[in-house]
Amino acid sequence: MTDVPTPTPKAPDASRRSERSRRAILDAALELVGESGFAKLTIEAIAARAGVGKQTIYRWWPSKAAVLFEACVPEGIDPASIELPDTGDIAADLKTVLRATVDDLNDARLDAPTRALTAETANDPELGRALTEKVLEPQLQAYVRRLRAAQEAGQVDPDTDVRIALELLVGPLFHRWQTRTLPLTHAYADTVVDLALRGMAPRLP
Amino acid sequence: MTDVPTPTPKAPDASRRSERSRRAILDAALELVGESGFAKLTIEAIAARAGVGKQTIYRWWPSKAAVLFEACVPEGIDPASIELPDTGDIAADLKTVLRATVDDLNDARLDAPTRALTAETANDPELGRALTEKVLEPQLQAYVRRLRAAQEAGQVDPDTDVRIALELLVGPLFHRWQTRTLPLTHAYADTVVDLALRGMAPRLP
DNA sequence: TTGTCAAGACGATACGTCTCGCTTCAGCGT
DNA sequence: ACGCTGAAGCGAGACGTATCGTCTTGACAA
Repeated sequence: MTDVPTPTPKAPDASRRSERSRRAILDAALELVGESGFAKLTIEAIAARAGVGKQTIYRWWPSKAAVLFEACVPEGIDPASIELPDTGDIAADLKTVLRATVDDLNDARLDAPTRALTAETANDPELGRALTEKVLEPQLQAYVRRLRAAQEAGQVDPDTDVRIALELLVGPLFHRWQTRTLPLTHAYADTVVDLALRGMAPRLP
Repeated sequence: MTDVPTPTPKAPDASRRSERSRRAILDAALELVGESGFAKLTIEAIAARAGVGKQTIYRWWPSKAAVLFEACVPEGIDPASIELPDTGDIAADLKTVLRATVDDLNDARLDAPTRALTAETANDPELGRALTEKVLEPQLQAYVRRLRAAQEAGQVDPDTDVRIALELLVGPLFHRWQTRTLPLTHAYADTVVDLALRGMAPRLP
């Protein structure tokens, strides 16, 4: 037996792929999900809007969620390049970041696709893993690094598990966004930071 | 014009409704979502499994999500009856409750329908509101009452916004469950309680 | 008599696959 | 250098299947 270069039966030649079609598909998907929501987002509609054959979509993406994922997440981002600000004041830095997160979550243009992708992870664990690995976890690791720095600066109790502490910060924001129970505001972000930071404050001697 | 009792064009006579069919439909929906997931859950499959005409489902429910919702949430629960334990030790009580929540979220039987309903709220805001109002908010209000009692007992800083403090408790659990980043354990619940409770501890002087 | 019920026919979509020519591009011989 | 040629992606859309939500029928119960 020879070591054929095609372990999988299907192996489209990526070098001959049309970048023009790829972009048209991604743009069409984003447009449609913004206009009519994820429910009205169909492969056929994307193909029609993009001026593209359906097969071109099925050839390169396993699902419409995967299309939307690629449309939302630019490929060339270096996970290690994500860095939280470090002015030396952990409270101020966290408020800056969480306020920006609040603004993103309130951005109408990002809302529909983000909600759609999040929802799809319930039915599509593979998508969930990709989303976590490529988007979520790199950001959480940036929190871990920033909190470690704060620990070394004596602003955070060295015994606290920063991986859990970070979830005290992002968990509440995510919860409000997901459940739409109460509005997401800068004031809310500030209060969350204050409460969480008091929880991991250095112990008194 | 007469004040007809039917503001909506469609007004099925609820008094003549078949309870037998209703139960069969709800049971079938729960069975199917457990067996094959929400993706394979179709109105036709529910009707077939329940031995019921499709029209009987369409007559009484607006969507399959509404069917699943009613199947999961028994009607006759009094929101005010939900009460957190109060042994006088707020830390112990919260750990008891959050550990139970962890167990619920890890329960395979509840996992599929709960994830499906949560996901559907992205496309169906009406369902989201119903879920929040009937299930989520009553539980959150129980947290509010328990935390208020802790404030009066001097175990929690009286200036803390307990509505936000509660989100420091449930937000992280919900976040881990939703993103599947790390396992949901009792130890995790305990650490979250400890951190959050330190954040709202009474000021020293 | 009236309205729900089970059963299923019906047209409308969207699915995912397949088949058409058309275009592009790498490899090759001349 | 030049052009032939086969392979692969491309736009377009036909095809059969599945599910949708509506509609019709006859049985049955209040």
